[in-house]
Amino acid sequence: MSHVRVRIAPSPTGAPHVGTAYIALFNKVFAMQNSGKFILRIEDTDQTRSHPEYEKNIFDALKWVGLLWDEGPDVGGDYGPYRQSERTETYQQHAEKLVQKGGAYRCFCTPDRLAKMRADQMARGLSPKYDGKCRHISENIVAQKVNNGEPFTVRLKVPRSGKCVFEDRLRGRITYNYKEIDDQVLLKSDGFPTYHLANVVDDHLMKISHVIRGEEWISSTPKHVLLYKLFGWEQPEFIHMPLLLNADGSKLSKRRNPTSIFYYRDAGYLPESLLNYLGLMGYSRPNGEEKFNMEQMAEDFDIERVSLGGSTFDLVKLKWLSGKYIREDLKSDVLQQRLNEWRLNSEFFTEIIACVQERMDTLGDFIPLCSFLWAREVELNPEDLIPKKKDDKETLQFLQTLLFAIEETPFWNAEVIEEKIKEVAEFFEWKLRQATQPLFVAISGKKVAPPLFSSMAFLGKDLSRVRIVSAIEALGGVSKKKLQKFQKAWDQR
RNA sequence: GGCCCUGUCGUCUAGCCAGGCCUAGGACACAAGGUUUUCAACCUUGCAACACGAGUUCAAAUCUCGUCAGGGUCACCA
Repeated sequence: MSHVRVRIAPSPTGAPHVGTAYIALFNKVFAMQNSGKFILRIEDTDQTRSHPEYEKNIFDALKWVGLLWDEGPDVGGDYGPYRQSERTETYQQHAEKLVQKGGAYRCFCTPDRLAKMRADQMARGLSPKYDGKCRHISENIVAQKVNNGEPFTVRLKVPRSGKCVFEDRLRGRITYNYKEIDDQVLLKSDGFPTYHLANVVDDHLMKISHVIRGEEWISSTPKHVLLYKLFGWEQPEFIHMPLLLNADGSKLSKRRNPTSIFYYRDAGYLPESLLNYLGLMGYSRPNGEEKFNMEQMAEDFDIERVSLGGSTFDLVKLKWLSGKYIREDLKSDVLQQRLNEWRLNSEFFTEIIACVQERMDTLGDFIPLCSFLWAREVELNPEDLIPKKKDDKETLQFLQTLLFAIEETPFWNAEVIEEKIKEVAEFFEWKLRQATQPLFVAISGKKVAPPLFSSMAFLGKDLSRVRIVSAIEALGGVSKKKLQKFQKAWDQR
């Protein structure tokens, strides 16, 4: 195998996901085993959702679990830039090339028309698909429209018949009929590429040899294969990993599970145990060992041993593994050091002490007052969550809406938290006091605690989110239908 | 709904490709016992699965087909 080059390509649009670390791990181990290179590429082509803060989070999260990359936006490499927003010209040139070759075409349809078309198709029981209106516009008209400054997208011209066949290393031959595949937008009207174009162009330019990614990409692989063909490029080997699942069997989601890597860091799981656990998902070492690090995994790694059913992400087993590492691998002085590095240090105490001081009578009050800040989880009494003159249903919606609100910003500090809570309180026409009560209890498990905003800031966004989710569960949880209803209400504020 | 992927204990998995060694092995969880000043840890034991139905074969968890079930995906998101 010559020059194995693999990559992970996360998009900086939210909290760094454990699924990213999972896929990164298998890529990394595959590279290690083949003395190849492991590349980090930032897919920030969605200008509305991407944020530099989230990019930094990806770096920090991957470093924390110990997944280091050979090439990337921060460390450089021979195939940069590694940030897609810095490569727009490349994509535009390639899109143009494709148009000239007849493999793609400019589309002038407005989002409005597309939405109507889709709604119409749905109403008639058809699956939504671009109708090909702009597929055959004459060159003159296209030139005219472009000259007039009409916004356009570039769409992939998918053959109307024939089959697309590709090999997946783990699943064998997969076949799709071209007629089932939509004329995907490759270049958006803002000039940025969609995933499909950017991904194929970059993988080729960066000489990626193996595409190891999640199973959810299988259905868009035909589009990628078509692109390789149209460009006349050799395609990489495709390896689709099984998905990480919620307990109900659906794709791992933050509504049902803590999915942010930072949650695991802040809740005090050992990074080596998280990485090890991820290695257990869909994989087993030939010797059956369950406790191993990346180097050991790479020693006898065999991609063919990956099992194909999705794996339920089981916090209970992860907790056991973390405990195993703490007990077996850390001498007490090292453990003390690890606790220090975590959040049991004077820097953090300094932040907190001023907040707690007013509530202390004796020094012995300090730890009991703020122990929740160093706890993986807190116990709470569901009744304490409900403010006076409100009921459980209102509280439920309030907490859920707050969850939506905090997702709207990539930042997390006392000011932002206060702002968001006030925003939601106003929306519900609740007094601030009523709004903070359920949060106090959700966050601390108690009615008496240091100031809420600082506490939440200190806890971190991910731990705070999970505690609010737990509080919602304690109140009976929210159905998918209700969730959508709540989201809609909030969005229309 | 169309298309695609998948289907071994509650959960993660071994075994499947090269059918017999499988009255299906390990781990988590759970239960019982042991050890221990308590708890945890640790040790021992137990509980528990080849989705279903046909076919091929002397023999099928393993090969073939069908059924069912679950998931993924159908955006100017990745």
